[in-house]
Amino acid sequence: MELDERKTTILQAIIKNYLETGEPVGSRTISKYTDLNLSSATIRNEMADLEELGYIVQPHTSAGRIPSDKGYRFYVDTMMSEHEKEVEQLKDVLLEKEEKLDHMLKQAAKLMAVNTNYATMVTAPRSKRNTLKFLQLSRMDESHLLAVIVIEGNLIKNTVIEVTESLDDETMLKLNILLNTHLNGLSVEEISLGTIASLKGQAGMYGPIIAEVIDAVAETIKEDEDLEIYTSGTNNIFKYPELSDNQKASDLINAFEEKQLLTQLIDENSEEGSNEIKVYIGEESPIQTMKDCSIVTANYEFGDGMRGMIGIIGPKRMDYDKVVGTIKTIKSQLDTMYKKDN
Amino acid sequence: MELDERKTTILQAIIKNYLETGEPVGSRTISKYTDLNLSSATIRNEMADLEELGYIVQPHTSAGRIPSDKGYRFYVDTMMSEHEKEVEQLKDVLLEKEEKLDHMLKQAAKLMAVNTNYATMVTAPRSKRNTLKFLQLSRMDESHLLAVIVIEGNLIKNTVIEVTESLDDETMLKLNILLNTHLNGLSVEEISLGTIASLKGQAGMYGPIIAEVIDAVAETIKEDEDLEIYTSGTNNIFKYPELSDNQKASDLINAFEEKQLLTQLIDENSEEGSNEIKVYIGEESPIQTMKDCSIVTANYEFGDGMRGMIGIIGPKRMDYDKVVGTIKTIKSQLDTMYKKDN
DNA sequence: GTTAGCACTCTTTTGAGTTGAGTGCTAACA
DNA sequence: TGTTAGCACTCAACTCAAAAGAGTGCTAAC
Repeated sequence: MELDERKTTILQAIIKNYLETGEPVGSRTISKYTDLNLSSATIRNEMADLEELGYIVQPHTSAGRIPSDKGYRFYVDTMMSEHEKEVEQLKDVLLEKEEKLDHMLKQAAKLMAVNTNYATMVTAPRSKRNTLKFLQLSRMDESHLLAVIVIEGNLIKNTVIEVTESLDDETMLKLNILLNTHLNGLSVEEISLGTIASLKGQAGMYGPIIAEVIDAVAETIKEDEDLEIYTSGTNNIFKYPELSDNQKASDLINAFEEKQLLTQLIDENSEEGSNEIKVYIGEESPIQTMKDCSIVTANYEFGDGMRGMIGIIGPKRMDYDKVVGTIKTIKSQLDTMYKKDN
Repeated sequence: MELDERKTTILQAIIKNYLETGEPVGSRTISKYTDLNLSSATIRNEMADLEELGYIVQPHTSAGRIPSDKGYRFYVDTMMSEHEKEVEQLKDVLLEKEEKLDHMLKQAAKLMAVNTNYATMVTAPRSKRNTLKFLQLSRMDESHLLAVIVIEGNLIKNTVIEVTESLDDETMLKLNILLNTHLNGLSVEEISLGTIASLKGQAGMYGPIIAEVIDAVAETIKEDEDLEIYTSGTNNIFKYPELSDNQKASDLINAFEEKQLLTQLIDENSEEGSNEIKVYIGEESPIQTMKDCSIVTANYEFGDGMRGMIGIIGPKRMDYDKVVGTIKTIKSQLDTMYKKDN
């Protein structure tokens, strides 16, 4: 038995209706809802077939049908993309203000949440290859030096270093030249103990300062590696009764707060098939606590091999069209952003 | 009628019991619970008095009593401070690692959440008087300058500025001297249009760069003013049935995510009576959506007139002793932190 | 192939009855 | 005068059965 056109229409109608109401859909509803002009009895026959095929399930014998994961999957794969229209509005909002990256990503997460009424996440872009691009040591006041560390991809960090005595301009210059000539372009793996020892030797009495700077560099690069994640719309979870019973809601909120859990999603997503939009339905989700949810994710590129992820998490009956549209828009905005931002 | 000693004891017993169980407390329970050796009937009489005095209320005629806001208030004001013991453990954890400020505050919020099982918040320290302490312009690569801006209190921001042509070392030096001599120590209000015009004039063809730098300075100072807030333990809300019905939980989670709402708390708290620990019970809360909660807050000093806030939000029947103890500990840790951190 | 109709199933709602915790009040006691 | 025992009363919470309602599967007829 295969899915003929009529079955497809009915399946589509069931899913659409269920997306709207969240209630199991009965045969009579479909009989009136579609323009097939079939009686509820006929629909019942078809629904029995669809159930046998695994596209829909019955929560209990005398209830209507709801889509199974397979049903959603079919819907997502074949029936989507209608209303990419209202998404247009999003485009400008993000561009409106050239914010700091930090703010921009927060903004992106929020924008998606407001637009879709689901929970959303955005990870900061990060690069596989973290090398030192630029390093500057300056005198801030008598007893403090400021080390500015720029990582490939323009991630910038500052560290304040305490010194016991003030350094003169010439020393500062020498230290800067020393550091830059030896360290530029190196990744944390490439900065060997040998390099460090040699640098310290050349710095003479300023060896301890050099050591501190190098520590800071290592820490900065490492820090970049443990990921920043921005989330928004967490409390949208409460809008969907099937997610808002206490245990589930608590688990979900927890996953969003303990952002660590979300990294499973990122790992899953960062490697292959990198440029497409992925849809995880129910049990397909890499995150166990989200098996009652659907997750839509995409990667964005930020130039220089930097990439981040955006994702929307909602109930299985989420509005896939809209979510995919939103993700697409935000993705393309972020994709083009770095060109004007670096 | 006044609160005599016996009434106080009974009130204390009622509150203690209610804190533990979360259920209304009956006269028989108290009769057995305390060592007063009074029958439940006597207790009932006293409880009727306490209710008349407004310290306890009855959810409905045939239920036990629960503390009113006034009752909690009395409890907090008079009966607290017993077990500051177990709090000791916290002290070391924070000191364990000298993290970046950012990480440290996150850590502080989390620590409090884990320790108390309530929701917590920590704001980044900020200063009333935001003046420019140090400004450095450096050449990052051919087409990009890096401006490092240090605000009084060692808040550091970086901005990348795009330039069409590479600048030579001498120009860089001149610009740096120009900027520092004219801007150092000024607040954003003090940098007048006159100052800016004069600077631009002196910079000649590099006027546009100066303008961009000044913009960045203004933005940095302003950005410092819209506050960063770290939260943790949000999902602890679900542990307290009286807060975890859908509407309340949703509102609370929302308040924590839309950190903006929390600023009401900060405004309330930043001005006067600055150095004490404040306890808001129920309706006393400055945040409307938290009127079913209690909030405990304190300010911490970060040197240079910088100050931030820490707070714990939980059900009205929170363990006030423990919460106040935890807040005290974290506060004192943060108070002493800046000395070794700047 | 489609439909009407009916018996059947199962959830949800409703309401009555029961239980149990707790109170207020009164009368008696010390 | 303060304390207590006892009793009638209240009310939320629980249980249980009945009724309602939504929806199905199946059969027979069109």
